[in-house]
Amino acid sequence: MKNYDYKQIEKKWQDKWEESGIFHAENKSEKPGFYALVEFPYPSGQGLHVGHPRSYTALDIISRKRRKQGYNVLYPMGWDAFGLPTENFAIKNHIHPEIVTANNIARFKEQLKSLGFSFDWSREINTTDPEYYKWTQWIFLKLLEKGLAYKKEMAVNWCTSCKCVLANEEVVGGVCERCGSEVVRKVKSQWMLKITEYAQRLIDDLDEVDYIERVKIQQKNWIGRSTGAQVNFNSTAGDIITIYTTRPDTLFGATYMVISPEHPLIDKWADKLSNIDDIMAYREEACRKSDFERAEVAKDKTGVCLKGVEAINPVNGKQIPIFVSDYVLMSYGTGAIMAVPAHDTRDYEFAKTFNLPIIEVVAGGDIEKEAFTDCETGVMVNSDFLTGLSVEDAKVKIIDWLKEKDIGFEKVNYKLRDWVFSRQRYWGEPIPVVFCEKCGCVPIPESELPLKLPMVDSYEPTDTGESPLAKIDSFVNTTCPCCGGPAKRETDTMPQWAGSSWYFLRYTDPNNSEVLASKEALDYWTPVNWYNGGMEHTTLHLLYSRFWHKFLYDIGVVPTKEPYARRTSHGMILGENGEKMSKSRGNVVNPDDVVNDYGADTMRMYEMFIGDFEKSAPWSTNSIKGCRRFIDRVWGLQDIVVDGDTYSKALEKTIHRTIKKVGEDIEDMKFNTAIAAMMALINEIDKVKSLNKADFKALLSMLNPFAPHITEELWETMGFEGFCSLADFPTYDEAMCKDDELEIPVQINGKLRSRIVIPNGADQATALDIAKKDEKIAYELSNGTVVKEIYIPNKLVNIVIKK
RNA sequence: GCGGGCGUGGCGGAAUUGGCAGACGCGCUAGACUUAGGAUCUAGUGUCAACGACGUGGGGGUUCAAGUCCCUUCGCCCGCACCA
Repeated sequence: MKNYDYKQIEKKWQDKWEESGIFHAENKSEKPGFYALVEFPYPSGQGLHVGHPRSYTALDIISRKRRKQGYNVLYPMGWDAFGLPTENFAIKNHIHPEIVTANNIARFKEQLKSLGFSFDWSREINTTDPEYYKWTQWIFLKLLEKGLAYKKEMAVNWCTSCKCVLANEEVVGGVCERCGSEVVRKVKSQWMLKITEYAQRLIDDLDEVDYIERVKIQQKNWIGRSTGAQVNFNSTAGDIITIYTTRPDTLFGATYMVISPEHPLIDKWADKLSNIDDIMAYREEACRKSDFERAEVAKDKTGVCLKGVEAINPVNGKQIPIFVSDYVLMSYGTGAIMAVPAHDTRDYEFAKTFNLPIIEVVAGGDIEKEAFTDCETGVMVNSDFLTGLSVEDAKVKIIDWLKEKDIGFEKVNYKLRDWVFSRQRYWGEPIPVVFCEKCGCVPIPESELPLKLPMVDSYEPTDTGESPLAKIDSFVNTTCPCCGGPAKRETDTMPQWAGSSWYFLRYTDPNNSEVLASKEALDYWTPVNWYNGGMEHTTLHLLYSRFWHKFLYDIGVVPTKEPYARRTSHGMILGENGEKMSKSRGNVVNPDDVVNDYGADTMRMYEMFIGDFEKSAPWSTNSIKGCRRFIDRVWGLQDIVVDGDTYSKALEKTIHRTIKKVGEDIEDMKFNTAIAAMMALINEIDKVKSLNKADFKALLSMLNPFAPHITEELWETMGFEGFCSLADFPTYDEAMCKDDELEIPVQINGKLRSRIVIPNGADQATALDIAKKDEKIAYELSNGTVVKEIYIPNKLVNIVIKK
């Protein structure tokens, strides 16, 4: 036996796979297609994280198994390469982001290749490649054409020190993530995408896809659908105030009203309000606060009562005061609420603070102590024609009443907001529109795509918060495609989420220059059969890409409503100390070191053996050794192999059972128990000390998806034909998975007293007969009378006796 | 506060979904081979007052039978955060 020289072996097979192109997917094939997808990485300067291979190995195992089962498999890889870290690195080190990106990609690619993934590298894509982002821009133009992209003045996070717009994720604890300075709100004109238009379909179509439940739940919560009513309140000023409520049944309990500080009626009523200065001061204070601060001071309710205008409750004509308070948001509902302190916790707190009346309209709680918000058990009181009804019935009746009087109607609201699509940054896709003095905002013609990022030396953020592109005159100044007159280009770029919202479509036809992917390719490959990724992308990437896909479906570009048929999620790999891996904690494990010290096969085995795939798990250097020992033992088996075309008698049952277990566990992503089963098989082989070629062949083939290099090498050594990677996944015979005889426990009164051997499938009479002949059981039975006899076929016998 | 999840040996984790708790691996103990062992092999390894009893965060319940179902309670992790 040669030494197990994993470095030489792994390099050898990686080269062979590349030369032979056996992992290339065919766009036309007699075989059924299978499209496996993992989230493509952001090629950061740190290189690959040990977390990346967890997901990649899992779907590599599934892809490799599918190939062995006769599928034409597409398992692609690419680079989500636009983004801030690269840009910041470029600024700091005076290297162009394009070069930084190219370097990072080269490193990532080398690392991924060293792990032996069966990616189809011929379909590699890169979101920063103009031939790729041409189509990202094209999709934007289509969204614009259909009215789903629009510009809006809105408040953004502004770092006073960096003089730069920050994404919400970059604001930590109310201050700038990078410099720690104060972050304020600043109103800027931003591109928005109308994802809200798709809110209902994004909920409904979850029924059609196979996503793990927590992903569905998280998406639904994020979209946040609620059913209620929109109601018009008259005011003493004569203006209508429109409110949204999920509890129209409590209308009789509305004792005051609250509008958001930004509400336009305040400006309209300025003359009528005697305390307008106080109100304006309150508004200014609220505007100055970041979202974070507004949420932070949630405990203490603040506000100002409007002096001079009151609202009129439509159900009883009572005049009620109007307050302005920052707990009402302009961005949700109508920016105004009716306050029912008896039945809403926030209103209750506010009413207590400002000493406002609290009227109970749903009986069942104790409103002296707290708001009663239960909708299930309460009965309506103090509510005229609603009194006596259940909450549910009252809702129906009041909505009918509102409709009849033409002052309100049933209304559905969503928490989901439109997607802020502008970034004032250099390293992103330029938004392909120009602004003409005559024609206004004009999209550039499709024939001019891609609109390339200009190559420049300086891309530092500007003092004004405009995109770095704004400083580049040669880029900004252009002519209007409409009238030919002078025009200025949009200088904002797209967010990183843009390129990743449709990348899976491009893999099906990555070099197409006519369309984003051909109809044939999309028909054959989409939807993605199996998509695995992180939970952290559930509400951003996953939702955004579903939205884009639905839009592309609507305009006839893609053939399916949903992009991904199945979505699974992996847990995080933590540092050895159980904390999240990070440089500052000093617990980062470099995958290169692991591959170097133990080999790619061991690394892959360990990442799959580490624990439940869906849960997070701490890294353990000691446990890696266990996987390496397993690999070494597999290597050692070549010495004891003897000829034999069928499974050896001593092992055949274990082999059938292991094939079954491994195959099923892969489908359920229970990789840890699949590996445990193969370890158990090896323990068995060691025990019987014999192995023939057929046994070994089956073991190698089922182990191949996990540890592809060593299995290819042994496959060749043993003289088996072709690539192990393409050899059939072994099949099992259900009948051979069963034993002729089984040992089952016998309990007396639920306590284990003995074990007996019964024929497989024995009936109750047989099993009990054997049990009663057992010495220990016979002794127990002699001490009492039998009350009940239970036999679970092939599982256990339990005899209940009375002493 | 709301939503989701978790709690099993010294550690990572198994348990056919109500049927022998602790598979598999790590670690540990003893032995073998060794100049050597952080290599390899063999045996052992939940706890205890040990032919038995106890044991899946705590308490209660349903059942012939509970890690698994129900009630209650404690603790931890993740996401969202005044969404009317």
